[in-house]
Amino acid sequence: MTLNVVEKSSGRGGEELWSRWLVEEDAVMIPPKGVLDSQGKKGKNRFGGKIREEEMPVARRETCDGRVIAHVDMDCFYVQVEQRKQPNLRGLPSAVIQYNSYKGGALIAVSYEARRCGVKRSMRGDEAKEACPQIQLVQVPVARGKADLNSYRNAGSEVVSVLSQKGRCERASIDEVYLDLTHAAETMLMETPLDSMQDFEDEVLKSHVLGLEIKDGSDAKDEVRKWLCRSDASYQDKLLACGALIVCDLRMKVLKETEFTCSAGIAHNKMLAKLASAMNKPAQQTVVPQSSVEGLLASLPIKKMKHLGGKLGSSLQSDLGVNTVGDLLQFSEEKLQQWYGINTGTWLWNIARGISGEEVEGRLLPKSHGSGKTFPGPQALKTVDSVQHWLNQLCEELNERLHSDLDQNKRIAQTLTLHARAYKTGDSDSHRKFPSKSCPLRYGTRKIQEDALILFQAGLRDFLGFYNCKAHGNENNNWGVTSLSVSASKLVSIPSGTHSIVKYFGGSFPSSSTSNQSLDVVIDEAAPSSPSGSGNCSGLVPNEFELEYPEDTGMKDSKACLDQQDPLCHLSCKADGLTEESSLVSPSGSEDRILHNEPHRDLPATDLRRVSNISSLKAVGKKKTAGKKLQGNCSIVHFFNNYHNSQSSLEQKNVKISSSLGSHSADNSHSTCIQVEMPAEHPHEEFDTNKSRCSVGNMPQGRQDWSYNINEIDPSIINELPPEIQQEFQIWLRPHKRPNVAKRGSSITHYFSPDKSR
DNA sequence: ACGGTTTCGACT
DNA sequence: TAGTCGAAA
Repeated sequence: MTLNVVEKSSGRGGEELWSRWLVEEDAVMIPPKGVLDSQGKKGKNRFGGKIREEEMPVARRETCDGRVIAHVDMDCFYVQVEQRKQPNLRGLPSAVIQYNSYKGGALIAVSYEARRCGVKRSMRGDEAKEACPQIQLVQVPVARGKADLNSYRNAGSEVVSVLSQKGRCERASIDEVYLDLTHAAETMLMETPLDSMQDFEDEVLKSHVLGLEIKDGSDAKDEVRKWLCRSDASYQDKLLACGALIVCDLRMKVLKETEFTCSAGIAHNKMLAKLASAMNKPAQQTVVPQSSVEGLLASLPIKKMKHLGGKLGSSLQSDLGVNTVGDLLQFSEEKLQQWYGINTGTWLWNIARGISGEEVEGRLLPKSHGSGKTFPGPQALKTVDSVQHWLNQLCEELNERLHSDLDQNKRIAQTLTLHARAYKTGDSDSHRKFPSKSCPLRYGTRKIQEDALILFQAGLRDFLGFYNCKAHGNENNNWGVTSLSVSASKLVSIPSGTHSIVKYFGGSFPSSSTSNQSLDVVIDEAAPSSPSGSGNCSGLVPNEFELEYPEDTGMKDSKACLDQQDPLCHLSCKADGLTEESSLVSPSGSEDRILHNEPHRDLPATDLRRVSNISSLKAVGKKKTAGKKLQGNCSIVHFFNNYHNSQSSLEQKNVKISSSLGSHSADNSHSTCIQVEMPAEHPHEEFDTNKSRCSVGNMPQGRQDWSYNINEIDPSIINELPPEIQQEFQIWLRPHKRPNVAKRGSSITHYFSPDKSR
């Protein structure tokens, strides 16, 4: 049995044009056996990092289990999204490009028709035209001067919502998901044994079954039919056959509901499923019976394996002469460990045998949001003003996405991170990387923008080094920024019972797109002044502190930080902020210091005064509440109406509101209605009701309930909220503080012991 | 001048 | 633990 997968997939493994910037000459140089470093124990992990062996748990090998895993991969997804928008493009050679200024723009997705006439990812628009004059080039949507991928994200969500109906579903990227169909397949097998099945959907019969020989003259569909209902098949094969039926069904459903085609792989683990989904495209599916695994891997180029497309794969080739996955079989596990460390060594040993215990995570939503742009070559940004301009654009987009996430998924992000790339001319250490910086994320466009700029300036200072940071002003001729990005991470679901928090963050859940404005307004009311320029490190100082700054320092001042402040102002201040913040939520200890107004060594005098002002948190909360408009809208009824109306949330894991409260009358819709004020006097009542309603038993997977989430909420986020909401959070926090919830398994457990990790 | 994202492991 | 970096997709 010779599998021609190698030829088929050798063109290019993945589907989209996410090109890899692999730096071959930097390939990791691994000490050969016996030439370990002085400590005699260092190797590289599978991602090229160093490992500390004494900390590594012993990896456990999984034999092939009976799981049924599918990988679903959208076909040239961006092209399909554009074709759905413009159906006249269907069937034509086409591609999606962005920025047509330089050599006709970069191709980011290519239709299969265009691929047939030689158009490849990595081409520019001009080359594509050359290779295929009839090609239709569609521009990626642009917003705020940068590519806007929202239509693709949304389309991806549509697909996920279809695919997540038959089993555990993991959104692996914008256009790929993994499914664990084990249960569905077992059920199907029990209820409708395949050997009793006569009429298979025509589409299923188009499946490719690796290792299934199609003799000359015989009909492939016939062979597939026979394979599917073969009564002497192993139980595992029968499960895979059921998996094939289910996946086919799902793919047809995706097509019907979204008009998108996709390809899929069905196998016993993620690694094989992913491999298989790329083998027959577009719009086809491939099954990998266990019996075909050895043959498949024997001839599979090592670089085709997930995680081996980069430096590690190169190192395998150059150091061990391993060109196919099968070539790895000749090395003992120990040998591989000597070269690459315990983790990676064992991992390699396993994949050579088609073994991978990686779980399908039940996760339908992304873990972070980012917005970025590159400024290649002559476009490099040379002034702080231009950086600020672009940062503002990026932050606007980020804010918008954060807002939709809050709207649709009830999540808030806790960390803002800025990444940049820059070059420096002249200086010796001009290779230094621009450091990334992060800080607690404050909601509101302006705040995000201000904080991002501060982070940039902190990074720039580090990047330039302290001598150079002087004497530049806005103009400079020694640095240029070639890429900027801002991202928001540490997304947590907000507790379903903290309705006023929901109101605080947007107050308009039923409508999603129009509420940005109100969000900013509300938040600006709550914290009108920006502390950023005063060395205060916005986002790091509790709300109460900020409220006492009457002047709006604004962006100009924060820019000044670069010139005038202690280079470490931001970071040292950050530490202070965190100290204060954690003291606010800690039941005792450091809180006492504040209560007794003990001098704080690092805060300037003005801040000391504020520290004393906060000495009674509860009282402050009450006082502030008095002047706020927010208050009248804080209503359980209101919240649940809204919440109930917006239950389209994709995340299955989220708490569902049970009918008992969710069914409150749905008459009143918006802010004009005066609702029952949140009973701050009886906060525990609310807490208790929620607790009973949102018990773990309501969770499909029984582990992510709100109390878990609330423990993950960064205290500094809470300090950003208006006092009455802070109060609510405190109430929620206390009874829920519980010692660290069981930690997730270590990486190795995660990869190799599916049975242990959950 | 192979863009824009996202995730993950390791180091510190 | 959190922030930062780099690999990989």
